[in-house]
Amino acid sequence: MVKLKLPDGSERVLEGDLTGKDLLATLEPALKKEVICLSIDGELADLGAPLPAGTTVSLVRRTDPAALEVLRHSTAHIMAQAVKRLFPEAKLAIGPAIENGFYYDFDLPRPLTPEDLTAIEAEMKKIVKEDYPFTREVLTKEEALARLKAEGEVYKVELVEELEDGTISFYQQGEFNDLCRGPHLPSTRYAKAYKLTSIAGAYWRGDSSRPMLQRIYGTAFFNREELESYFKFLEEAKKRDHRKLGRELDLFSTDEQIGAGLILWHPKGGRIRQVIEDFWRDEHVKNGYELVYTPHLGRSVLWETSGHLGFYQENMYAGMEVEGQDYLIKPMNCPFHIAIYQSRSRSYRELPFRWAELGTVYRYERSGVLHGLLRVRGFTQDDAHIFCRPDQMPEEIDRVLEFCLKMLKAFGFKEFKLYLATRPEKSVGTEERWAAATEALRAAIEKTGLPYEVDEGGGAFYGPKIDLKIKDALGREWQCSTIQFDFNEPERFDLTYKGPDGHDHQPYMIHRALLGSLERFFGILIENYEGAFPLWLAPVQAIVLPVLPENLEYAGTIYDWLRQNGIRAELDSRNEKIGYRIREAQMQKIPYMLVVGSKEAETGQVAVRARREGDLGAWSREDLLARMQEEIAAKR
RNA sequence: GCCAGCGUAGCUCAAUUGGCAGAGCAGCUGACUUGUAAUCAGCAGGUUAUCGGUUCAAGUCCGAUCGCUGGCUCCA
Repeated sequence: MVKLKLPDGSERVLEGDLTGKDLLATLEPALKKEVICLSIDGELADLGAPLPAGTTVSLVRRTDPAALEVLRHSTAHIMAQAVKRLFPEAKLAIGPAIENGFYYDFDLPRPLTPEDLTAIEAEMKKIVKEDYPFTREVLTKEEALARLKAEGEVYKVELVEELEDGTISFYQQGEFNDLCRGPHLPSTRYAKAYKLTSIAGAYWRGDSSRPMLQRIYGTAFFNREELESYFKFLEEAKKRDHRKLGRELDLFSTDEQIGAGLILWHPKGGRIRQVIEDFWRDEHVKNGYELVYTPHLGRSVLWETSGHLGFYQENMYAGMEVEGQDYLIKPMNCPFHIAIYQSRSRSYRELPFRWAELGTVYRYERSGVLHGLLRVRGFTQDDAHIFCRPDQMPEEIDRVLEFCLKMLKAFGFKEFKLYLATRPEKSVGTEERWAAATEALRAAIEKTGLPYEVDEGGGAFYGPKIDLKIKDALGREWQCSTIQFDFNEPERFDLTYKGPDGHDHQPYMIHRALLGSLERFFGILIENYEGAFPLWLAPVQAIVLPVLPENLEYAGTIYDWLRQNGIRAELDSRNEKIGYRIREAQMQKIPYMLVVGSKEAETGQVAVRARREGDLGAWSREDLLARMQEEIAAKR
């Protein structure tokens, strides 16, 4: 007896020795067409799978996310079959479904070219048309190894050697056979909309000491429309690329002579940064932080004490010698904040300390990982360290998390996802401290009511942490904020405070960054807003456009008046047609264009054109200023 | 760092098989006197990323360096 759960919530009981195919036969045709595979007691299985008695079976339809994964995984197999046809000597590695598609890694006799992708796609089309069913067979470990060794599939052999006997399945479609857990599509015909997207190198098992394989990426959907809208999404993302917008809007640049991953903030980018920094400082002071400033270098003995020379050295720049002493450029701010703590003895009455700094750090990132503003070698963290007593710790965590959300919301982010990372195997700190800190983090997260995941063992060796991800206008996730406990440095620096009992106690130390780094956050903001910053952030908030040179004098009074009222205004007095100057201002994404001609000069008004709404007609300057100030205050 | 690709004027891109480095936009000069997304004309702009090599001849072929792009965890 098998229980079948239908999508509408109803259940049917089926008798006898059944497979998925028998079950399918009992369904109405419209539903039957939708089914891709099955879920037997929550485990995905092929449509042809036998149904053990006493199980509950549900249908996985095209619209289910699991179905898309199956489709992509099967498409990866179809691609591998095509590659094998074109390169019989190809060795197979792995080929899973991933977030936006799939890949398959191959060991090939020569590097692939983009033309090869076209040829592989053409071969895939044939395979789909030939409509091979995917059939499953289960082999013993011995049989599996014998088969793969005979085929020379060295990577698959390695995979099988790590598997347990009795769990080893192979899938066959046409002449192609591959080790695979499954499940798969009923047949190759189901793969209707796919595209190979790129070729990349990838180490076998991600290990740089192992062979470099060739990875082919692709994506697949159940229909053409979805495939096309995915490529539209990619185009949309390309339009928002902060590297492109950064150049077009004159926000930032890099320079070969200066070096990779080192950012030059141009005046317009600088204005935005200043607004962000001013807001950040004000909010920190309001929220009980004090601002500190620390140097860019410190003696190597500092980094020995902190432990960075042990666990972080590969990310630090080589030191320099000054008067016989070794100095290193800071990759983190924490040892300096600790030094402030240690500048005198501390009492339990003084705690907590919340010390914040926009601290510029330098980290050696491998050249291949650098990316615009998002991954750089020199950046400014919006860093802070909290030193507190154990009894204060839960409240401090609450406050940080609440503050963090408030800060991110001010920049227009509305969707958040939290990740709680717990104790890894190799770690320092007492069991009690880990448990108390992890509990405080969990409790703070739960108070927010936001969705979260627990990353078991994903914490740093020195403490548990919360990572917070934001969703941007395109639905992409970015990680900015992090809240981390540190049990390592208080120990290494022997941080203490005098307790009410007259004894020394170790404070809790919490690292936290809300925006992450100003560079990275700026990059995310550019992409989120597509360069069209809300008024409070816009580098140029208003541009005054005299219609004729004879209107220049009046335009100048408007311009001065705006600046005196704290508006970042510019005056475009160039001898160009008004349409031309409006076009330029529009392309520079300036929120307000103020057209002033003889009519306005007579009435003392301005003709307002808003970036998004267009021509708003004549406004008195007071009304305009009120509108702008309201918009700035609301951070819209 | 490794794999693959790329680097021509400020930007976007041309330049037959190796055979005189070009266009549009931006810039500058001048004319036009302009009312809500591009007025017209002229001028200037380059050691083809850098260094070396092959060749009668290199933007093009070879090597090195620098920089840029995509990828290198997501378990058959």
